[in-house]
Amino acid sequence: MTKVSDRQLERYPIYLRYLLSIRDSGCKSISAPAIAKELSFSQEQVRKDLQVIARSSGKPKSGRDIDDLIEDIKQFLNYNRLTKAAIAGVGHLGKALLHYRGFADFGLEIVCGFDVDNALIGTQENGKEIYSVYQIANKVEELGIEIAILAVPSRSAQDIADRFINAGIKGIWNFVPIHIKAKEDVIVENVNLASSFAVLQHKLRNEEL
Amino acid sequence: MTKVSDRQLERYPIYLRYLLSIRDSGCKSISAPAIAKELSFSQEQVRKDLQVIARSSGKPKSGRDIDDLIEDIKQFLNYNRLTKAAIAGVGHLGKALLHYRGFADFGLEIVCGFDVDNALIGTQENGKEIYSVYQIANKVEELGIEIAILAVPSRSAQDIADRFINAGIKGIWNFVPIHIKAKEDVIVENVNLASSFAVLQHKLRNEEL
DNA sequence: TAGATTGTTAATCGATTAACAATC
DNA sequence: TAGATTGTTAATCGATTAACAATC
Repeated sequence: MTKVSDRQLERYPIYLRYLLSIRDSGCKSISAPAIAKELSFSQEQVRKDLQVIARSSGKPKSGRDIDDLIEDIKQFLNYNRLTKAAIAGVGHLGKALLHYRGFADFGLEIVCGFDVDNALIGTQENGKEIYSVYQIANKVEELGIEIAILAVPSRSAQDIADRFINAGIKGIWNFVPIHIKAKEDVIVENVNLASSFAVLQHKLRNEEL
Repeated sequence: MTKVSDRQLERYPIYLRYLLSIRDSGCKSISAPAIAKELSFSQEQVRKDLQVIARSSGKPKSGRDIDDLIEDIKQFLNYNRLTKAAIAGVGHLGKALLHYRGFADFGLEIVCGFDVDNALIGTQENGKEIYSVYQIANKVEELGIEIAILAVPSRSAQDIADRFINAGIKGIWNFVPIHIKAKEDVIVENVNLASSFAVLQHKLRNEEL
């Protein structure tokens, strides 16, 4: 299969979201240049991105079939398969993630939460049970959790990550601004607000020049 | 000044966080290869990144002074200057952002929130007043808000963004999975969970091959 | 001194952009 | 047919990696 870069991967959910919205408006087909214009990408990039994942080919003049495209992107992104995940750290961010409805769209099911706080353990958040971090090993196995979503304080992040790694987790979605060390067969993907903000701030300050 | 890519910019907060943690442990200086090993970057990349922002030069054998490096990165990232921001959309995510303590570290001050819900308007969250979205124009001016942090439902994201843009906002930090259209002098930086998850999921599924 | 690390220049790698013939 | 859009190949651009002399 053609290799797909991370940056390219990041664009597919954006295409998908846009295609779904125009399908709702009754559109049947769309061209790469039209998508490019709407999403502020280059038309060449859109063309190339879509070619990689599309099974049917586009038609000159009219473009591509929207239904086909949506199905192909979903297939490519594994949205049709359900992946089970757990939230570690039920603070403000953890709670927000436990309530986030968008996850269902991309085949991610949050099955439970973990915390160290006795006041939280045994309670539910959005219908999801909160367990003690000491139960991580048991619950990962019992519930078939594949992904750990880290939203704990920085100081305990590596420790909690290790518990999941030892429990046989496959991937860690890390919202903590710390570099998590893991065996190479455990995938770690970071969401770092400081990094994102650094880009925004830098552009803001340099535009002023 | 040397041009710095987005990817490179994203790494500086990671360096900074690590340097702060080892300074706490009493370290005085550190070498590029040591940082690289700890953060899983290549040593060449770390060396080059640090050269771009460092004012003093490193010393062969011992490396660079940690205090200097920390100060230089903070300076480069504008962490010493306070930037005022407001949260639009006080749902679960908006509340989490209103409570997030880390922002202060990078010079970001959340001054207030905006929502459409009358039950929220006039209340406070973490000591920050929640105003009606109809007050955006007034409050942006009155409070000197430079950045709008979008955490509203997708369907209203562009509308709310437009209100901030018309109010003269400089940047939008967009947590909504929608492409926001803005004048080119308004900087838009996206935090897209679906994109981040797509990368994780893809690596997860391809590792299994 | 010897060795680790620096700064800097060159080589490689990969992604994006441009070009263009093919086609509905 | 004419024109827009496709698929594909080549050119450009930029970032990362490698190489190496200088130096504490």
